Parts: sequence; structure tokens; C-alpha cells
Amino acid sequence: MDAFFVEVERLSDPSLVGKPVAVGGSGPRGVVASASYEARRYGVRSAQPTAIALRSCPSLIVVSPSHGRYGQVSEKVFAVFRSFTPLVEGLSVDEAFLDVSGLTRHFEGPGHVGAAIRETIAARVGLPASVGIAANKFVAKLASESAKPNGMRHVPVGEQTAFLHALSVDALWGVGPATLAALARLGVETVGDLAALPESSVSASLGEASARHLLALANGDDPRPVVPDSEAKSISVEETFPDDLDSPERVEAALLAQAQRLAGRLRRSGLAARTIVVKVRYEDFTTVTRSHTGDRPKDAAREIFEAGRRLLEETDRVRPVRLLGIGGHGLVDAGMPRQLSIDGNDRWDRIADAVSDISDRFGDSSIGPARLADTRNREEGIDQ
DNA sequence: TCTGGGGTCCTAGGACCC
DNA sequence: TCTGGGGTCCTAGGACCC
Repeated sequence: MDAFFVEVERLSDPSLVGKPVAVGGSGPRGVVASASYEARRYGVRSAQPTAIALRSCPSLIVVSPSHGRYGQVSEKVFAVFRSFTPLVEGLSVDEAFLDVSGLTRHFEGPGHVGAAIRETIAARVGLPASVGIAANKFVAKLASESAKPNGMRHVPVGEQTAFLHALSVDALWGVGPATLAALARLGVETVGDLAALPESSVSASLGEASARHLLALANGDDPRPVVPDSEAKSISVEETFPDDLDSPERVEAALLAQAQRLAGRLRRSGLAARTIVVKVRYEDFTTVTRSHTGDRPKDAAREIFEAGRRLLEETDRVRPVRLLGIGGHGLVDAGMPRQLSIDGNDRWDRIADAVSDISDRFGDSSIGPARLADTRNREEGIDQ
């Protein structure tokens, strides 16, 4: 999908059409999540601090994200995908690979499939989408990038090498800033430069596994099949605070609220986490994680909070905290037999269920621990 | 007005087991 | 007669993607 968050906002507020718009955080630490093509002409990019985006585009309209709405629209888009083929591999909320090799009887060629998908999305959802067509996932992905916005690009097998080799190396999937710098030291600028190097010299600076992988991609070789809907491997909640949390009490209060949000998401998915991870970022941006794998999977807010609190004790409690997060890894089906607790924890399970129901219906901020409410009231100057 | 939030995958060392 | 080989799991950090 093209500028997905922005286009969803335009569906509900047509006055945003044709203007430079960014969806993202508007606070002092906000960043751009999605920029309209009008905004991109001013240099506005996703992941850019909102303050810098506003400097380069003073007329920029900044809209706060409504992730629930994006999820709903995403489901409609994916329903369109699945009406063409069950072989749909979601890559994110707004992007998927479709294996359409089985549709040769119904369509004259892949170009007709791509056109039909774009038309159906426009008709049923009302949003622009771009399609890339190729013989494998990696080239199809790059083809869709070059098709944006609101276009279609077919790269036949015979044109694959010419298409790939002209691209800058950082177009390759998996080449970010660190790998780009390492490749630049080898004199590599384009995908063609990389493809011309012997594997030994690439693996000397990137390691054997990465070198083999990147060289294969540079030659257009990507054997990975389209694998429909894989299970989530982790679920996490994190938050960057407008002002650093400068006391252990404030950090713990925030952790309690996050533990409840995490518990709610786990329970709604019917999952429990074997491993709990706490993430802390300090004011100088250094980030640490602490994790612990318990003997029982957890999905109750109280248990998750207690595990997180113990992990917090292994971090620096003095330095102000810019970001705090908590996550669950090693997810298992919550329906599988779990040892019944004898210490009254099932009471907390029932409370977490009730909290989860209420936050489902009325939003995450509708219910929370009294300790957090106390902190909020104090910050707002409300008498106890 | 410096740097979000939610993920995946990989690496590397250490514990532990046979 | 000082220290094999293979495997799995856990933990921490980092690169990368949208």
C-alpha cells in the first residue's frame, strides 16, 4: 500500500487530500511514521523526527496515528488478497507476497492478476496500492518499490539482471546503514558492483552467512517460497516518555501499566509467554534488555509485572529512563495445560481477564492500577 | 525541538547434558 | 597422566524491516 497510514486518514478526512501530511508523533520526541507524497517532495521521510520534518516543510499537517483503524483497513485489504489466492504471506500491516502461479487458468498472465488486485482494492477499500511482479519474492519486492506510487511493475526473468544490477546496494533486503558502510569500504556502490566480487572478499568483511546470502540476492537468486501466515514469535509494548522518568517509583508505575497492556494482548491472542523481557533506554540513548525464562508461561498482568520488576532490579535504577518496554517471547498456546497455582494467583488471572475485557471495550487508558492513577493525579496537581 | 513502536533474525558466550 | 565432541537452551546485544 502507498503511504498507508496517510491514505487511511484521508479516507476519514478528505480535507487532507492533496496536502503535505504526516502521520506520527506530534510531541517533542515524535517521529514520522508515514508521509504523503506531497510531503516527501519537501524531504519529509518516515523515521524522521517530526520537529525536523516541520522545519523542512512548515505547512506539514501532522496527524496522530490511530493504529486500531489501520488494523481494520488492513484486514479488508488482506481479505482482497485472499480472494485471489490462499498463498498470502503478510510482511507487515500494509504489504504482502502473493504466490499467483496457480492462477494461470483464470488470467492471461501475471500482469492481468496484478491489475485485477489493484482494481479490487480501489473498489472495495478506496486506497491506492502498488504491485511488483517477478519470479521470486525479493525481485517482486523491489519491483513494487519502483512501481510506487499507485503503479505496477513487471520484471520478467530475462530483464532481472539488468534491473537489479543498476540499483544501489542498499536497495537489497538486509542492507542497512552498517552493511552499507562495510560494502562501501570494498568499493561497492551498486548491486552490479557486489555481484562482480568474489565471495571470499565479501565474507571477509561481512561473515560467511551474510556474504552468501547477499551475493545470491545480487544475482537475483531467491528460492524462499511464499509461506502463509506464520505464528507470532513475540509480543511487546514499549513507550518513549515525553520527559524522562527520574525515579524508580515512576518507572515501576509505568511498568505496571505496560504489564497490563501486554497481558491483555496475550489473552486476546490466547497466548502465554515463557520468557519476559524488559527493555530500558537511558537519556543518552544506550539501551539494555534483561530477560528471564520462568518455569510456567505467563499471561496474567500481576505475574508479568512481578517478573518485570525483578528484571528491572538488574538495571541501573539511578539513571533517568527515556524508554521502557516489556515483552513476551517463547509464546505458547494459553489453552495448553498449565499447573494450577496454589498461592492465590488465579484470582489475579480473573482480574487480568476483567481488565482485558474493559480495555478491549473502552480503550487501554480506561482502566489501570491505582498506583498509576495516583501518579497521574499527582502530576496534574489533583489532591489525593 | 534528535532519534517511535512493533516486530524478525542472527551471533556469541556460557550453562548444561550425554 | 589435567580437559573431547556434539547438541540444546538461555541471555544480551545488534542489524534490519515497515
